[in-house]
Amino acid sequence: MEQNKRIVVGMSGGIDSSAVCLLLQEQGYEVVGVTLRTWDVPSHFSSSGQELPDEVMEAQALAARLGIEHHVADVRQEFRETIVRYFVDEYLRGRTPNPCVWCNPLLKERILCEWADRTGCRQVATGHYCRLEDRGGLRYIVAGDDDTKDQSYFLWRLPQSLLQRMVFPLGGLTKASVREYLARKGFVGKARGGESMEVCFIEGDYRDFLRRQCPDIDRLIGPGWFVDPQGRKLGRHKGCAYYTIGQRKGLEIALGKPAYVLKIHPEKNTVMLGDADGLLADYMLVEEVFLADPQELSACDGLTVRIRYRSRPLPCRAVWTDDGRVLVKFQTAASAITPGQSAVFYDGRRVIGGGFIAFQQGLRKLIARCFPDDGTPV
RNA sequence: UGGACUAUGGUGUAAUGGCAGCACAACAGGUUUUGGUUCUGUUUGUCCAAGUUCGAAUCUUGGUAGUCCAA
Repeated sequence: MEQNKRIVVGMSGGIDSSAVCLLLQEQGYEVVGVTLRTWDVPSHFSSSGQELPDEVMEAQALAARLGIEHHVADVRQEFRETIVRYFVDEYLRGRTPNPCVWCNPLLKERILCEWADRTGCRQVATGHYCRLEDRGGLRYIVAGDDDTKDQSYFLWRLPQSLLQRMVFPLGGLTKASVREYLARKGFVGKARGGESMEVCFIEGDYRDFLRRQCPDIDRLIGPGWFVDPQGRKLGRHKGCAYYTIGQRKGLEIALGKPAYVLKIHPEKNTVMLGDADGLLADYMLVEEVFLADPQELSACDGLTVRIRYRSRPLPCRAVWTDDGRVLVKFQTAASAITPGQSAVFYDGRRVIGGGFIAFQQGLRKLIARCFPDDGTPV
C-alpha cells in the first residue's frame, strides 16, 4: 500500500511538470522527481562555471522547495546515439523526422520507468496534456481536453508496457488553468514563465544543427536543382537535406508567386517546387504502423488521421496493404504529406495508433488494389 | 569589329515629364513540445557621365554592359 503512493514525476523544470508535482503531492502521493539530462544546449548555461543546464537546476530547486526526492538521469550519450542520430539520418534521407515521437518511448518514458523501478515507485507521471483510457484490456492515449495544448500526437508510439504505468494529471486541464493553479499555490514566477522548450535540442535553425552533427553533410549531399512539376530546372538549392515538404520560407528563389516544396528526391538530390495546390493529396501511404489493436484501423467508422502536430484530425479510411503498410484515403484532400512525419489515427479523441508517413511511391497501383471502387486513377 | 533593341531593389516587372509601385525573395517579430504552414511588420532600386527642364526612371548626347539580326 505504502509503495502505491510513491510516484515518479518527469520534471523538466517547466510549468507543466511543476504543476504535476504539486497536484500529486496534494493528492497524497510521495513524489520522486526525475529530471532527464538529454542534451546540453550551450545557451542553457546562463552563468559561467555552471555544472548543469538551467532547466535541470530549476527542477532541482523546485524539488528542494517541495521537499521531494530528486534525481538527475544523465542520458546524454543514449540521447545522442538514438534520437539525435535518428534526427540527422532522416534528414540525410530526404525525410522530415519527428524526434519527440521516438524520444518518448525510447528515452523519456522508458528511463522514467526504470527510475520508478529503482526507487520503488509503481507509477510514472508527466506533464503531457493527454488522457488515458482503458478498454478491452488495452490502454489508449486520449487527446487532452485543452485542444490547443493537446500532445497526444507525440505519444502514439508508446508501447502498452509503458502506458500501463503512466499517469497524466494534466489531461483534464487547460494551460490557463495550470498557470492559475501555480499562481494560487504561490509559484508566481513559474506561472508566468514562458513556454519552455524542454528536451528540444534544436537551438535556432535545425540546418546549423545538422551541419554541426554531420560536418560532411555538404560534401555528402551538396547543392542540387530546384525543378518544377514538369521537371524544368528553376534554380539551385543547397542540398535536399535542408528542405521539407510544404516549406515556403528559406527557398531563396523568386518566382513571382509563392513557391512550396512539393517533393524531395534524395536519390537525384532534386527538390520539386510548385504552388500550394500541388501539395494536395487524396491518398497517403504510411509505414511502420503501430496499433494497440491492429483490427481497429479498418473497423473504425469515425476514423480520422492527424498528419502533423497542431492540425485537425482529418476524416479518412484506411486499408492495410499486402506488405504491412497502410494506405489512407482522405475524405477531402490533405495538404503537404511529409515523409517521416507521424500519421496518428484517432477514433474521436482516442489514439488508436499511428505510423510514419512513407515516401509516396507506387501509389497508383496500391490505390487500385486497396480502393478498387474508386475507378481508374488517371 | 555594321545595324537594331534593352538597361528600374536580391529576382521578375509597373510608372510616357510631376510623391518610383507591385509580386516574389530576404530580414525581424508573433504563434508553436518536431520540421513546415500561417499572421504582423521592416529593409533594399532608376547602369555611368554630361545636358534640356521649375521638375527626368521617362527627353538629348556620349560611355558601359547585355540580347538579337547581319558575316
